[in-house]
Amino acid sequence: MARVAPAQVNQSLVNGLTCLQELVLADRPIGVRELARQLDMDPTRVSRLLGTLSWLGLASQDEDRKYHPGPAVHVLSALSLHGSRLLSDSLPVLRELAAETGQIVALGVLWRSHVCYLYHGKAHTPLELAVGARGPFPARQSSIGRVLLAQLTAAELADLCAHESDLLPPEGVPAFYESLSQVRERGYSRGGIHGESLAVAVGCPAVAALAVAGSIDPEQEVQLADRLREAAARIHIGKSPDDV
Amino acid sequence: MARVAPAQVNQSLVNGLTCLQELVLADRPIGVRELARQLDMDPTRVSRLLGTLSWLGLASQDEDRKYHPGPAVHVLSALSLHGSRLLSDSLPVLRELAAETGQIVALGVLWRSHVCYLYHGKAHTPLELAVGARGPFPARQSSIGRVLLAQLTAAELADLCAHESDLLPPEGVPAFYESLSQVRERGYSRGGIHGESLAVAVGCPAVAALAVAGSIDPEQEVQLADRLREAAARIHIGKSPDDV
DNA sequence: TCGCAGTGTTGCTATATATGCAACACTAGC
DNA sequence: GCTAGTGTTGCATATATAGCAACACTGCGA
Repeated sequence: MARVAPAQVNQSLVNGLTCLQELVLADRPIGVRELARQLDMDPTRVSRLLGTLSWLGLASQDEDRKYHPGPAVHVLSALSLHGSRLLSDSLPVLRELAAETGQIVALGVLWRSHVCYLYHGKAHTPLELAVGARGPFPARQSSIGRVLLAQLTAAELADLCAHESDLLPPEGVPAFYESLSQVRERGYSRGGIHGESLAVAVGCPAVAALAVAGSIDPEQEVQLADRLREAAARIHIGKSPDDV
Repeated sequence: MARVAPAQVNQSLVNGLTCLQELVLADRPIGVRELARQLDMDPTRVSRLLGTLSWLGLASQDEDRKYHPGPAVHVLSALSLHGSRLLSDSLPVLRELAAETGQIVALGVLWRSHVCYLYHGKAHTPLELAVGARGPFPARQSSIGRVLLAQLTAAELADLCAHESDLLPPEGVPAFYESLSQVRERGYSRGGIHGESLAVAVGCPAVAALAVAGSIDPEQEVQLADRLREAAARIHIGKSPDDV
C-alpha cells in the first residue's frame, strides 16, 4: 500500500481533498475554524478551499455560514460509485451471505481512524438502510477496522497512529500492535463492543473488509472465517471492464 | 444553480478534481496526454495532478503507464454515498415505482454533457446491475439529461454548450433551446433513442432527475409525469440529519 | 535493426498563485 | 454594549506550481 511520491506532490489538491472528505463525513454542518482546528490547518486556507469547493458545488453554506455537502456531491457519488464498482460487484455476495447466516453483513473501508460502510444490513434490511446510511465507526473497535489495520506495514501503522490519536487504544500501543499481529496470523479479526463481529480482508492488497455481526458461536468461528474468506474471494476489485 | 465565485478560487483544486472526475468515468485506462487533450490542459500539469492523485491512492497506473481509478476511490465512494444520501433516500421510491410501472426506472445526475446514473433498472433487476453499473450517457439524448438541462438558466446553458461541444445537437442550437423551453413548460421531458423514456426533475433546485423508460402509452404520458413528480417529491435532498 | 511517433516523467527555473496577516463584517450570549 | 467567537477579504510576498526541454520507454513500420 506504500506509494512512491511523485516528483512534485500538488499540496493544494491534497489539502482540498482532505477538506472535502472531512466535510462529506461530518454529521452536521461544520465551520471554517472548526474544520481548520480538526485538520490543524490555517483558517484562511480552509476558508479558501471550502470556497472553491462551494464554487464547484461540492460544498454549500447554511444560514449560520457553516459548510455542508453541496449538490455536486450527488454527482460525485454517482461518479465514484461507477468508478469503484465495489458496491455493485459485492452486492450479490453480501445479500447471499446475509441470507445464509441470518446475521448482519457489512462491507467497509478504512478511512483514517474510522471505518466507512458501503453496506451494513441483514438479508431483509431495506436497501435504503443498508447502503450509505451509516456514518463512520471507530476502526479500533470494529472487526473491519482491525483486519484492515492488520494489513498495514509497521511504518504505515505508525504513521497513521501518529496522525490519528483516537486510534490509540486504552490498553496501550504495544498491546495494540500485538493484537493486530494476532489478527494477521489468524487471517480474521473480532470486533464490535462485545466482540460480536468477525471480519476478513477483501482484495489483494486489501481495499475493504467483509464482516458478519450478530451472535457468533465461538466454536464456529474458524468455519465462519473460512466462509467469509471464500465470499471475499468472489468480490472482484478494480478489474478492467474486459473481465466482465 | 449559479454560484458566487469566492474571492480566490484555488485553481489547482479545480484542475485536480476535474482530472479525478474524468478518470473515474473513463471506461478504460487513460494516458496523461490523452487526458490532457480531452481537458485542453498542459500534459505536464496533468501528469503532476495524476501523480498526486496516485499518491493519494485515487489513481493507479497499469503496465502501459496509463491511469485508472485507484483503491482510494472505494473510500471515496463510501464517503460520498454517505454524504450525499441521495441513493439511500431514493431507493424505496425507485423500487416501488419500478414495481408499479413494470418498466425501467432510473435516477441520474447531470455531469458535463452526460448523465450519470445512480440507479437504472426494473423491479427485479439485480441490485448489482442497477446500482453504479452503467456508464455516462449523452445528456441530450436522455430524458434525464434534457429535463436537467431545462432547469439551467440561459447563461448556464450557454456556458455549458461552450465547453461541451458534444452537447450541441444536429438540429441546431435554436431548436435545441426551443425544445428545452418546451420541457420547462410541460414540466417533464421525453428522451431515449426513440423517445421511450420520460423524466422529471428531483429537488428544488434540481440536483437529479427521475425517469421511467420502456413502453410509454402516449395517452398516459401526462398521467405518468404526474406520478413521477409525486414520486420525486418524496425524495429528500440534502436534509440535515435532524429531519430523519 | 533503426527511426519515428507516440508515450509518461523529471529537473530546473520563472512566475503566477496560494498563503497568511490583519482588518472587517457578522452573530450570539452575557 | 462588550466580548468571543465566527467567515471573508485585500494585500503583499513567499513559494508552490507550471511549463520548457530533455530523457526514458514502447510499439510500429520500413
